[in-house]
Amino acid sequence: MPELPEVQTVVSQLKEKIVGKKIKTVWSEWSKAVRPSLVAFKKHSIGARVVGTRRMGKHIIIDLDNQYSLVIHLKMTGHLLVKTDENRENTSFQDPYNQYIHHIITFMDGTTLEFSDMRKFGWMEVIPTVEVESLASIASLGIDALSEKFTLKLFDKMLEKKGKIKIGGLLLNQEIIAGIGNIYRSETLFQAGILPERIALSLSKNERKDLLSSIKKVLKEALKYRGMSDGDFRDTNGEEGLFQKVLGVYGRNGKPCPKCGTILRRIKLGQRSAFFCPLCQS
DNA sequence: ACAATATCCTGCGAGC
DNA sequence: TGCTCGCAGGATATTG
Repeated sequence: MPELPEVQTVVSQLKEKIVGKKIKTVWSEWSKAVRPSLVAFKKHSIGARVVGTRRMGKHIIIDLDNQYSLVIHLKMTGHLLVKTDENRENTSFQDPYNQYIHHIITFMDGTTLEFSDMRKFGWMEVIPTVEVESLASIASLGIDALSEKFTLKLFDKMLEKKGKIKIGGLLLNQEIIAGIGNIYRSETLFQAGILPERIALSLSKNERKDLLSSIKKVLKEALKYRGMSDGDFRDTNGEEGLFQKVLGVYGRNGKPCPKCGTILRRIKLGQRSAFFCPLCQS
């Protein structure tokens, strides 16, 4: 499930691999996920050159030299593979999770950007670059979890305004903090020693401070590992991230806490699972 | 106005 | 063996 570290990994790799390349063709077998339509997508992207890549929340933005941008959301099982004449036969691309290719953008030099997405929740959209920030799902984004402007003061302000809900729910809300998903909400709360069911407003000054620094720390650490690939995520080389090797609690219910050995537990928060240590977190 | 739930998808593992 | 069922989840739409 691509969250901030996974999406940032993809954006950084794309910057290295496709900037400067000119789009030759666009193919899709699942045009439902292509916005506003496959025809419009082709019209505004074919012939244009990639000038940059960036991340907004969990969105990937690929800026073109024709005043248009491609906006891609990987949702849960989406990932982008960049295949060149040199690496096309690499075994990593043979991974079963890399076989759900629904869209392919081909560049003039033969390089392909392939969008694999088992569950088909992901989408891609072409939009004038000046309108990217007004795209509904981007316009509504809260502060980026790794933004330098995300300070304790701002965190306090958020909690005052939106803090009536459980902290586990608040962390998932992209309109409040952008970039955290189900994995990192459990991990950051574990790092900070806070139970996911705590009402956000009830967090003490110290807990707020601990949670904020845990968010930054865990996300940056995950980024070093190219994200986490418990199931489906793959980077643009088709390779797994490695963060699951250092995970604390996510997906480990019934197993011992890495800090104290207590059996980790799982609860439903909304529709989603949240994992925690009943002893380390309070 | 806010918060909780249903929806989109597919593959996988559990249970019968 | 082969079926059904529940589960996984990001963000939007809908309901409460």
